[in-house]
Amino acid sequence: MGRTRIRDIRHEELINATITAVHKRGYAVVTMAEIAAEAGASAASINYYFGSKEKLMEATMRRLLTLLKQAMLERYATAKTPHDRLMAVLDANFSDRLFTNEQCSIWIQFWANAPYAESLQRLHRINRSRVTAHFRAELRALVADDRRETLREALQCYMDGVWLEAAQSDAPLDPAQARKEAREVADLMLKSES
Amino acid sequence: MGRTRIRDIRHEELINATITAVHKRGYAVVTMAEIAAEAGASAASINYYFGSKEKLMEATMRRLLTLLKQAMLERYATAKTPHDRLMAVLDANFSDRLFTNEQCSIWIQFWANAPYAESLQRLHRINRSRVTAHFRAELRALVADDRRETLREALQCYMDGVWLEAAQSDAPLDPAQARKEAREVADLMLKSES
DNA sequence: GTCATTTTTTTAAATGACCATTTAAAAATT
DNA sequence: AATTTTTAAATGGTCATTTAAAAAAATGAC
Repeated sequence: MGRTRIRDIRHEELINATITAVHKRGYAVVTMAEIAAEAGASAASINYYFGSKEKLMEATMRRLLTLLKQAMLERYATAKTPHDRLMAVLDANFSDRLFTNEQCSIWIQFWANAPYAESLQRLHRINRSRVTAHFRAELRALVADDRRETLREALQCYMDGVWLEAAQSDAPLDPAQARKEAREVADLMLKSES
Repeated sequence: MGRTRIRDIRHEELINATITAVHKRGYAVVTMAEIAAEAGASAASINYYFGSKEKLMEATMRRLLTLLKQAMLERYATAKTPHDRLMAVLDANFSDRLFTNEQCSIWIQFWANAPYAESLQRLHRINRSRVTAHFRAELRALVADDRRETLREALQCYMDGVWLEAAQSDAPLDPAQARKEAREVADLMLKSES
């Protein structure tokens, strides 16, 4: 038997509702009732499934991290060269699935609140370390030792900065365009090496 | 005569207290009472001087923008070449006065909440436009037309990303080091031009 | 300079909302 | 009948803002 399927369904529904509600109202002011309404449920049911508002937020952030990890692994599977794999990291960050107004918005808000919530901070650090490690690994074959860290940090901060800017825009984002620009930036930086 | 000096003094004290309190507790949860305590005053006096919590936050953000503007103008005064002026913009962003844990922290939080408060959004857009304009003006003499916008966006997003990362760190920041790295990144990008 | 008066500044306490979480019971499912 | 899921309503607390009064500072006539 499938075990309690209902539990998984509600988890998914409520996390999606959280993403939408936080995007609409802001992390600072969104209420349990608003999130519940977004999912067509009651505030009490959120506590039934997640225990507390904080745990719901943690689960939501974990979901976002999982999506990013998946997007990265998908693209890694087909990438052959270090250059391809570097681009895979960039493409993953700006994939159609992730680079949306809703997700950029909520991502920045979790980010801003990470220093004040142990659980969010932990997740944020894990994620950043993973991206850093990927960049370092691929740049090893592409860039001389003395420039590698400068280039890595530049690229990583650039990606973060693009998300930050995207979170401010209310016009729909264009992931394909973002990928193109990211590649241009990366190639611009790599070119000064060869 | 100096007009009501007391008013100016309290404004300054309360804005400084806001910066400290928001850094310590987080924009999402900081209370009027906490901010007041930080300034050795009462919550009621904040409303006496600012009218509301929202207006206090707006005034605080406006103060941060003024500091950035000043830092930029100071450095512009002595810069002679386009390259010097480009570096002046970078140095201003990472000046000793601005690139501190407290200010990076509060800056990111205002940023994250800008989409949900008309007044913050306005200020944020004005600031971003100003930085964009400066970058464009100086890059005109340094970079070919077809690459200029890519380079500008890369640099600007890089700066934002560095602030974002800095806001997560609890170790004291090193503005001099940040300036050095920013210059390296900028030169790396410019080098691929010549 | 001093003292009464007016104005400005300050805050303790009251007010009125709002909200996360719990509880207890109902509804749905097994 | 037993178990799981759902929610209306109760609970307990927090907080921004207002109010009313006190304290402090400024004013100005003597």
